[in-house]
Amino acid sequence: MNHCISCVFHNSVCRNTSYPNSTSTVFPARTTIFEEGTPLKGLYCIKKGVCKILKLSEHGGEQIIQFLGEKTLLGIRSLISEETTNLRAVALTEVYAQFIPLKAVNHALATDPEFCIKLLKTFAKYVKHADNQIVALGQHQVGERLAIFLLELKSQFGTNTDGSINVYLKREEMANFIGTATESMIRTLKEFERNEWIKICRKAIYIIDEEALYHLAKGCHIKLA
Amino acid sequence: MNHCISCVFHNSVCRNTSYPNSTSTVFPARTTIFEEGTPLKGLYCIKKGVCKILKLSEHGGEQIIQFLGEKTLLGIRSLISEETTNLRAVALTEVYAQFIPLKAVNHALATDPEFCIKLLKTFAKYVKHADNQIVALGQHQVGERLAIFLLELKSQFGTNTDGSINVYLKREEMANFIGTATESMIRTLKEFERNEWIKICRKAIYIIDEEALYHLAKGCHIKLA
DNA sequence: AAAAATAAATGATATTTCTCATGTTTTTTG
DNA sequence: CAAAAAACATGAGAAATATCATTTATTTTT
Repeated sequence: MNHCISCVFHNSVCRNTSYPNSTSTVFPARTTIFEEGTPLKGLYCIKKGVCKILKLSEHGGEQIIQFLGEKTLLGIRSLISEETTNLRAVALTEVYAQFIPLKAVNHALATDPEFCIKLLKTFAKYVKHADNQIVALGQHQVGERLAIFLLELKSQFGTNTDGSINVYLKREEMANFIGTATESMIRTLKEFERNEWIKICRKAIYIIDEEALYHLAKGCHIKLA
Repeated sequence: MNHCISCVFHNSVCRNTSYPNSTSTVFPARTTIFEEGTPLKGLYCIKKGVCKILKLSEHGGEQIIQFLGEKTLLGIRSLISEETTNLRAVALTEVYAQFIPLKAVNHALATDPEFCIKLLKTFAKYVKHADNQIVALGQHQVGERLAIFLLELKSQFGTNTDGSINVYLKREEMANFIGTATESMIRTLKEFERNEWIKICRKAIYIIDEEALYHLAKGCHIKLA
C-alpha cells in the first residue's frame, strides 16, 4: 500500500484511515488529468510535478485559474460540493499523484475536526488568492498583472541554483493566466527585459529587479518606456 | 439574548453555544462595516439588508468582489485564516446583523463536524463563483460580463412583484463589479435596453429577454447593434 | 544533421475600452 | 418648492489591447 508521505494532510488523512483503494498514479507531461464535468471518485494529492487548472471559454480561449505544484490537492472543491469538476486539470510536467478515495476523505471529514480545519484554512487561503486575482483582472492592466504574476510564480515555485524561476511555462500559458493575448504578454515581457527587471535566457526567466516589479504590481503608475 | 434565527448556520452554531457576547447590530445605509486590515473579534451574520465587499486599488478604483444579502456570513474568511480582513465591507441598505464572537465560532469548529462541513460547502460554493468571475474577467468582454452579472443578480436577490430585480445598485457599483468604467457600463446597459433584453425604469431593472442574456453570457458571438 | 513541428517574436492594423468634458435627469436638502 | 447635490447619460478623442500576417528561433522528430 502506498502512503501519502508528502501530502500536506498526511497527519490527518493517513492517520485515520486504512486507505483501501489508495493508489499512486503518474500522469505523463501534457496529458489531461480530468476534464470539466467529470464526476470524481476521490482526490489527488500531487507528490511531484506541476499542473494547470483551467476553464475553456466558448470563444476557444483558455483561462488558467491556478498552477499547482507538489503538496497540493486536486479535486477537493468538487468533492466538497458533491459536484462534477468545473475545471480541467492538465499535467504540465510528468505528475506523480496519490489518489485518495472519496470514502477516506469523507471519513476524515466526519471524524477529524483537525482535518476539517486544515481544509478550511486551505480554502480560505485560496479564496484570498482568488479575490486578489479578481482585483488584478478588474482593475489593473497587463503590465501590472504580469508583474504580480512573475513575483507569485517565483514565490510559489522558488528558484533554481542559478536563480531562475523553477517552473517552465509557455508564453501562451502565462498569457492565459493573466488574461491577455499571447502577443501582448510577449511584448510586455520583452518590455520588462528591456527595463532590466527580468532576464530571459532560453526557457529560464530570472527576476533581476524585484523592487521594480513590486512597485509596478502595486499600481504606482510606473510608465513602461 | 438574541438568537441567530435566520442564520444559515442556526442549527450548528446556536445549538452548541450559549453566545455570551452575541449582539444584534444595525449598520445604517452607506456606512462601512469594516475596513481592509481590521482584526475581527467575530463574524457577522446578515439578517436583513445588502452590503458590498470590495477592495480599493491603488489607482483609486474599487473592485467589488461580492454583494451579500441576508443569511450570509461576513468575515468568516479572515477568521478562518486568523488574519485581519483583506476586504472592505460597506452597507448598501440598512443592514441588520448578528455578531457571533470568535469564541463561539471556534467552539463550533472544534466540536461540531456538521458545522465544519457546512462551512466547507459554503467556501466551496464561493470558490466556484470566484473562479467563474476570473474566467469572465480574463476571457469575456464587457457585454458578456454584464449579461452574466444581471442574470446572477436576479438569481441572487430575486424579483419584486412587478418583476424588477430586488436590489438597487448604482451604475458605478455595477461597473465596479464587472471591472469596467462607469461610462462603459452605462453604454452597454443602454445597448441591452435598445435590444429589448432589459427595461430600465427609474431605479428598477427588468430582465425581459433572459434567453438573449444567457446566449450572450455564454459567449456566443452575439453582435451588439 | 536535416526536416518538421512548435514556440516565440514582431509589425501593422482593428477593436475595445477608457478618459475627459459636458449635459441632462433624478434625488435630496434647506 | 426651489436649490443643490448626486446620479445618469453622451460625445469625441486617446489609450490599451486584440488580431492577423509574417518572420525567426528553438525543440523535436526522422
